[in-house]
Amino acid sequence: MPRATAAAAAETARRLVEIAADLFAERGYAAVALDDVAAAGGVTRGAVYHHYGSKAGLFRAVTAHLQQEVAATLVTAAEAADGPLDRLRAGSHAFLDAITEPRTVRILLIDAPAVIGWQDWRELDADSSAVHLREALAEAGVSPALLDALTAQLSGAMNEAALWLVDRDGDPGAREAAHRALDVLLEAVTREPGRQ
Amino acid sequence: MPRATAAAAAETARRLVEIAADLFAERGYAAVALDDVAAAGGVTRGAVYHHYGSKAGLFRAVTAHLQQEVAATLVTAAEAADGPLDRLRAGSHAFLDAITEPRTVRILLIDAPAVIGWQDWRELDADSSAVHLREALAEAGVSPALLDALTAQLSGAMNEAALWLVDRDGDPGAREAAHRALDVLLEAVTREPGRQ
DNA sequence: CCACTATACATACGCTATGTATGTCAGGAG
DNA sequence: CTCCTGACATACATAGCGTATGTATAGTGG
Repeated sequence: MPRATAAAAAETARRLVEIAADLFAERGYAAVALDDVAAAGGVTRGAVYHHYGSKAGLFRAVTAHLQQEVAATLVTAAEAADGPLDRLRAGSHAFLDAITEPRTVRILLIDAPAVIGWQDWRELDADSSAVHLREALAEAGVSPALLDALTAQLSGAMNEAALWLVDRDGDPGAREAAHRALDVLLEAVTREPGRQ
Repeated sequence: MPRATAAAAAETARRLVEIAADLFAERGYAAVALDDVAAAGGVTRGAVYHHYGSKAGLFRAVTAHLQQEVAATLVTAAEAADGPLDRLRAGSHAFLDAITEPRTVRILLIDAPAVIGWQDWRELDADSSAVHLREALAEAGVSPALLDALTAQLSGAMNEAALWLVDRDGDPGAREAAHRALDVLLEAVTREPGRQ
């Protein structure tokens, strides 16, 4: 059945991303064949290549989609808090909770840097999540000289916390510990020597 | 030329790991064909499969090799310092410097989690580098409840710092900033509420 | 309303690279 | 000296990506 309406085409593209996200999360990027994605979507690989150009292109679309979901959650939580320090804390904890889904973690934190390259991944992350962390740190008074370095390191700490948590598979004690440990690191920021 | 002496065979295995490390670091895991590794080593793929069983097996050997190198540097530096806090700091900074080689970073921090799986990677890291961080944190007085979580998060912070640094490609100002930011986070540990 | 073009796929094909099965030759234990 | 096993080489099967090509319809200009 060739050529559907424009809306149907957009729906096909959207559906493929959704299906691909599930498969990539379950089996990992390398173990997923585009045939699987296409078949699950009721189309052939031709459709996938038409919409996304390559396997990596499809994965990139999945990555961007998930990043946006996480970022949206983060922003909502941060907006609810008031005061720079509280926004930093609320945003960080919300990020940790939002990204701690096995599906998201596997794709965003494990496969993405290898598949689309660390630099590109960093850029996507910087545009969606890390900007907010950077901004919150700046408003919390972190000195400009350390702003980028601290943003990167805290981002890395939270990402690793998410992986650590998923590995402990929903153990509530672990989640509690992760959040308290994160608080310890965030507390440090408020004591940074050069802060203003 | 079939069948060399046992020593020659061990040398072949060692050489393949060395060559593979270079190629994986340059092009990334996916873009390296075993034919390239074998050819550069003066053997055929048969030799690679004989010694390492699979492409992932070879990569795993490379990973373990590099981990050990980093760990050795780390331990040497930590032993030179005295006092728990100083050992923590010395070890952490040494780790950051040791792992900040483009070759090491690409393999250990970007490809390894995706190729050999995060759990296996974590285990390798825990056995080589993270143990020492955990031990140093414990001696620095971190409460047992937060020990594992803080180890993971600080480890993640340092890994991301390394990626961030390599991306800035040897900019001395960036290196300085990374180390100072790391000090800020390490300082936090000494103020952890439950510490003893 | 009608030709026409670009879109949204499907189909067919080539190529690369992994893994495996099989062959081969020499070192070393007995 | 013999035999077996280790250290490879060679040959083959197969999966999966990408690309080239085909095709029918949805939109669009006249």
